[in-house]
Amino acid sequence: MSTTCIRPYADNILIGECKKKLQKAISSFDKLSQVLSLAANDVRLKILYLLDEEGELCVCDLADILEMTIPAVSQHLRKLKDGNVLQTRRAGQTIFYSLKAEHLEIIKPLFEHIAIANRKKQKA
Amino acid sequence: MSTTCIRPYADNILIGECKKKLQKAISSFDKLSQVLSLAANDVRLKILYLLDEEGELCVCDLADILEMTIPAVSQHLRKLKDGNVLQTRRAGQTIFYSLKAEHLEIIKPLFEHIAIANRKKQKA
DNA sequence: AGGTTATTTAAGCAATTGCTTAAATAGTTA
DNA sequence: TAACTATTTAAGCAATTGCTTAAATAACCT
Repeated sequence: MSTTCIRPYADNILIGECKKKLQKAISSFDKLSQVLSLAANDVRLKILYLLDEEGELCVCDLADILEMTIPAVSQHLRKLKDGNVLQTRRAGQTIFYSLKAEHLEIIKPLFEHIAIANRKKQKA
Repeated sequence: MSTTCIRPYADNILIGECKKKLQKAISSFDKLSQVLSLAANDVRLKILYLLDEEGELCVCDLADILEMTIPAVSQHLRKLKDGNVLQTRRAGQTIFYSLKAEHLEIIKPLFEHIAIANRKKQKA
């Protein structure tokens, strides 16, 4: 597919091995990039962080905290729920969102970066 | 901004504290979501993984491995370089890309998930 | 049942993404 | 200098994203 480069010394063995490595982990890449693309949004990252801190929150709370429209927040929550990152609990007419176990091993370590930065900030 | 919800018992103290927490870490969210949005793409995630494995690769190699057009790969590399995730080294007319230290503490742990999945696969 | 509240869903739209093809740079070699 | 190679850049376009507003669900209360 590379169209232009005609290197006489292209290391075909290396290229073959790299292809194999990718192939071997193909489902990991799928899963990772899917979860990361959910976390790779300022609003959603904040939502995840808040849920990690507080346990559970409803759309109303999040909309107030983030100073955003309820539908806007709701749509982010939907994506996170569809991606199996969040789960819901209904209590009367309010619906509480919380982190789901399924992808927690990917999500959790991200907050560590925030915690570290916070600690550094405290010192300074 | 929440427009509709008029909860009499909205926990304004909680909401205020959450706002503060976000404010405190605002630059962390910026940085994190920026780096994550670079990694949250199947192609770019593979590029990062390959560079972690191989040390450095040129556009040609990557295009061959990923079975993609050179300009397509080049544009991904540009984004990663602009985001300070990659650096370049010129050797004649070929340009080698490699991981840059700056955001490595965010990028590196991601590969651990792939390594773990690989190990599990091996066992099974 | 009828009104109120919490939330979701849908339609519309501007902005961004990621590819394609073609042209421009830049270094190498004869 | 001219031809060649490796790479980047640019223009164009379809697909996706994330918001807005308005309407639809769903549970509660009287």
